[in-house]
Amino acid sequence: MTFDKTRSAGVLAGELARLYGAELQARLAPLGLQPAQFLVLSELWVEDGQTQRALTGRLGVEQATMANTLARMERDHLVTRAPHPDDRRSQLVWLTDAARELEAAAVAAVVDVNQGVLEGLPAAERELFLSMLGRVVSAMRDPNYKPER
Amino acid sequence: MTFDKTRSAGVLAGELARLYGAELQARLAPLGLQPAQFLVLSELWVEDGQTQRALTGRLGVEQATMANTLARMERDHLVTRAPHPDDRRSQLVWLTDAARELEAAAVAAVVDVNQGVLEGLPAAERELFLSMLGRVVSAMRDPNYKPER
DNA sequence: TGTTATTGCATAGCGTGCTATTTATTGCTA
DNA sequence: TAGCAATAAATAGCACGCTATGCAATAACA
Repeated sequence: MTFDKTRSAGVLAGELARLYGAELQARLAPLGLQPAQFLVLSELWVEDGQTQRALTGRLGVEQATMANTLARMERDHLVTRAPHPDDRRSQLVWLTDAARELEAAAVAAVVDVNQGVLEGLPAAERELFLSMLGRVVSAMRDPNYKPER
Repeated sequence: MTFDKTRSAGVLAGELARLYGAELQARLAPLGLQPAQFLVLSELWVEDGQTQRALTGRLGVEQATMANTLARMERDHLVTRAPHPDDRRSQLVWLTDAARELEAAAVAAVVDVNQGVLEGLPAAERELFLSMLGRVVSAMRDPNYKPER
């Protein structure tokens, strides 16, 4: 029984995620954004004034992760949090003007980095690659996914 | 200009890496191993008594990352560090007996998890998927890789 | 209505990646 | 050989993922 990390989908995905993250960080840094902050913003640009709970669900991270990310975003003046009108447990997350103004530049940078990733493949294979990634991820997300013991 | 995270190779790779990591952690926990520790062990099982520098190079992480991982592994009695005979700056990392005994079970678990990942694809596509991941990663690692501005 | 369960969020603590800095040793070279 | 550069490793500090806990507010139910 051997283990070859160059033929491990998990290890390779981890590598890719690290390389992507580094590239993204480099491209977002001039805008004062971190990668995880961009993802939150990408939801708020679509709909502002969401609860932390909603953002947690949309991005598929744990509640504590989102709480920490939002705390950093508040620290960095990207969002503000205001009390929920109907539920005093909850708060609504609102974009600052600064964050609203970053949309075009940030999206352009991230789209660019993603195109860069696909340049490692011939154009004819790129759609298939995205489709495979998507299928593997949804299979693993599926509650029927058996952690094959 | 829009951003669709379900069609982003980087985001999808990150998702896959997270799901893989969670699965791996669950399967390695009974053995008392963390995912990153497994990767270090997988090098030491091939050749024991390596320098930290060598391990850093083989796994492609930064020196500080390896130093911290090795510190946790020493804490967990997986490795010991002994002075390098010819260079007092350096130390050699040796497996403990406990770590040596974990090889078969750990490799079996990790191979299993990796097979599980590929089960999200029809058998005929699995090789292609691994090949694509490998090509994308090596393209990004390539020093000629242009951070496409 | 009063008790209990659920929900929304914050906090603590950890693993693993990163950069930047510091310390010690080794090696080169003027 | 004295001094400077390069190398090995540790450490500090951060981002961002996780689990586990705790607290306050709301909802449900007996």
